[in-house]
Amino acid sequence: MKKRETSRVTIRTVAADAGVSVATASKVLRDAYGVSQSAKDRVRESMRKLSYRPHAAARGMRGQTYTLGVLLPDLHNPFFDEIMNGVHSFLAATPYQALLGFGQSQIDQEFALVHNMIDRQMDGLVMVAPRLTGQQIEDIAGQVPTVLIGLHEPRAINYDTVNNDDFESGRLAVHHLHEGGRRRIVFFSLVLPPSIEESTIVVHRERGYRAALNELKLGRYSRVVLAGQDRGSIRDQALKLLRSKTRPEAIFCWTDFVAFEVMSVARELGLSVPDDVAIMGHDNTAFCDLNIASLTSIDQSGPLLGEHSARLLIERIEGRTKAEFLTVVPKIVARGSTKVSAPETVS
Amino acid sequence: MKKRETSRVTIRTVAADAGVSVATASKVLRDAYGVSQSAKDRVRESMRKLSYRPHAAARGMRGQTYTLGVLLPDLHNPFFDEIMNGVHSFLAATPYQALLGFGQSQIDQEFALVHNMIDRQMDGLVMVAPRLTGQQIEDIAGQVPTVLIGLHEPRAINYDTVNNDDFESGRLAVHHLHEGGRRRIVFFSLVLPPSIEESTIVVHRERGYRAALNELKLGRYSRVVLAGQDRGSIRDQALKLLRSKTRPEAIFCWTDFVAFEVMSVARELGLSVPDDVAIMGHDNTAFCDLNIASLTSIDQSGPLLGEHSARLLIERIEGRTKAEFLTVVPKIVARGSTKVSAPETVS
DNA sequence: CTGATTGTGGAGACCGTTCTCTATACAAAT
DNA sequence: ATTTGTATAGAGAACGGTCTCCACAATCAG
Repeated sequence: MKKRETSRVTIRTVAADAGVSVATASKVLRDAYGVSQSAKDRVRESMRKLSYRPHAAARGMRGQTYTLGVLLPDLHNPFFDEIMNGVHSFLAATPYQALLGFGQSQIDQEFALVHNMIDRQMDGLVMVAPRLTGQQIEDIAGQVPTVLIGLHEPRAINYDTVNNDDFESGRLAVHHLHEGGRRRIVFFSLVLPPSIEESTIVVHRERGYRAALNELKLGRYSRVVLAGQDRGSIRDQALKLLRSKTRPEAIFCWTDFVAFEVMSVARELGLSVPDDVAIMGHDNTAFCDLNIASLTSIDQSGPLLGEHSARLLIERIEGRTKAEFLTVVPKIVARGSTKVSAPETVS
Repeated sequence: MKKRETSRVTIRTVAADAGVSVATASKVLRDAYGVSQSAKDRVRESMRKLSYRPHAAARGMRGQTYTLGVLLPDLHNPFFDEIMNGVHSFLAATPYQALLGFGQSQIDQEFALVHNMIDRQMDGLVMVAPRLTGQQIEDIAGQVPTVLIGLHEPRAINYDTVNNDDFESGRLAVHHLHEGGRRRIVFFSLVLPPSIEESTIVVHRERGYRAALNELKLGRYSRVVLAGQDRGSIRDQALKLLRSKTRPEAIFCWTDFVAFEVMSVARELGLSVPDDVAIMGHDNTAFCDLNIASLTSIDQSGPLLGEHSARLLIERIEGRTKAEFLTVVPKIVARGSTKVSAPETVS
């Protein structure tokens, strides 16, 4: 390792300059109790003058690091951008900073990453749609304050969850499509390891989907298609589905980027969207609104999810132990991809 | 802060268990010189048995943290996903881990974030297309090993750069469009603070664009449009451009997501892409290949940029001081958005 | 006037590592 | 037998903070 030392400004330098003890300087730094206003002012002034920056690793040895870890599955679903905007905007008013890691949707990578965050003494963790099992998460939450986004675990005891009402999302989608006169509505879902299936957002959406079909006495039409996250597998399933004899009238995709792929496959097959097949996504990410896509989607307010989770995490770091489970309400944003053609005027 | 101590397994625990000194255990941990094979084996075994995890903050007090910081402008340009894939794949074979931060394309936020990374004793920094000035970057690079992606600073002395040949990108775009018979080709660029303009990728692309037009004796057609990163400003400029009397025959956008927006505006105006106006992007991100977009783009191989930067950074951490400047070669990926219609057969 | 309380400040142990330096054991060279 | 060299092991001082405790002065209650 290269040498680049120029005698760091430490808390001792500051204390000496302000004419107080190291302990007092530390108190000022942490906004702790037991310092007079005048001492506080002097120390603050010295810190500014010397452009002192606290050494995070040293703080981490005894106290907090004021760093939060955020675990994201990947960087290509634009919905995570929205969640992070919420997280950042909440943290702006706090002394905490977020650092992110990507688990590539793989259990082992997520596990390694989370443990690295713990090793780095992060004060708390936000995990977005992790693949880890409930047990693994409980273990982690036992070591560090934890909040989950996008995993339904209403029996969690050591961590909080923040979720969209995914059951309702499923219902909304079916009702919206049915209002347009469609009945053969497919749910295009995601394959997941069985270990976590029960808690995932997609399974909840599927339940809402099925429930709504039953409400409408359309249960016999229910059909769920499974694909991975990779383009190849999405395309394969979409092709199979759209070429089948019982081609659906509508496809509700678990997330927007899948919907875009399905829409593309439909076009390749010469089908018209929405006339031959209506398509819906979920998350209402930025691309939906583009004219070239015009994708009907369900908005689950990513920024809100982000803000809530940041808030809950900090509450937990500051001592709350009772688990909280927050839910936000989804709403339909209708666009061209599910529009009903104007009734043909017979001339 | 909540209490959740269960007497951590420290290097002392390990040393005691293996029957060696703390110093020896530390040597084993760092793969340092001066330990016999048998001692090494015993310590390793104890670490495994006790599932010991080194305390990163404590390591950071004296040695390395084996953590690298990556500064990204934002989370919504999918190109960054590709860069990070490269970074991750290179780091997988090393003891280093990457943590990310987002600067929201704002100088002050980037500055704060970078300093937080330094405070957290990150061993090195990768900055992707930062807004910081050359001077600020030199300062940072003086404190911590640094590699830049997407900023052309061939006179840097304290840091390395990894870049696409953006001049060549500009040339490629113009030549591709001209081969399709287009002459009024606009470059749709990004407004930037003047402080860094000189070094940015967009300015280099613009130079290539101008050079190619001159090579083709089309210099008089050169026209550059500037917009921000937000949808509103992109739409405004696109509308103005596409409604103008001298509507261009082709628009080369500095990055793909801008091209999608421009394409959408064109469609809204009832224009056909590519017949009325051809559109090109840059970065060849995943969406380009979708049928609904079919966007011609320029591939600059994000994973390669990521791998190179990770490699250079580690070399630097391990002692290299001479700056290196790497360049990758861009290539056109032609799709529907710039296709030339088949010559009409006169019947 | 005395004892209790409150507000302020500082001494010094401690956190879990790394790293320098010294000590020891043994082999090889003289 | 003595010296020199080499490989291994460990002692102990950092690193830059936090935090517990204690001391002291000023104020308050009785």
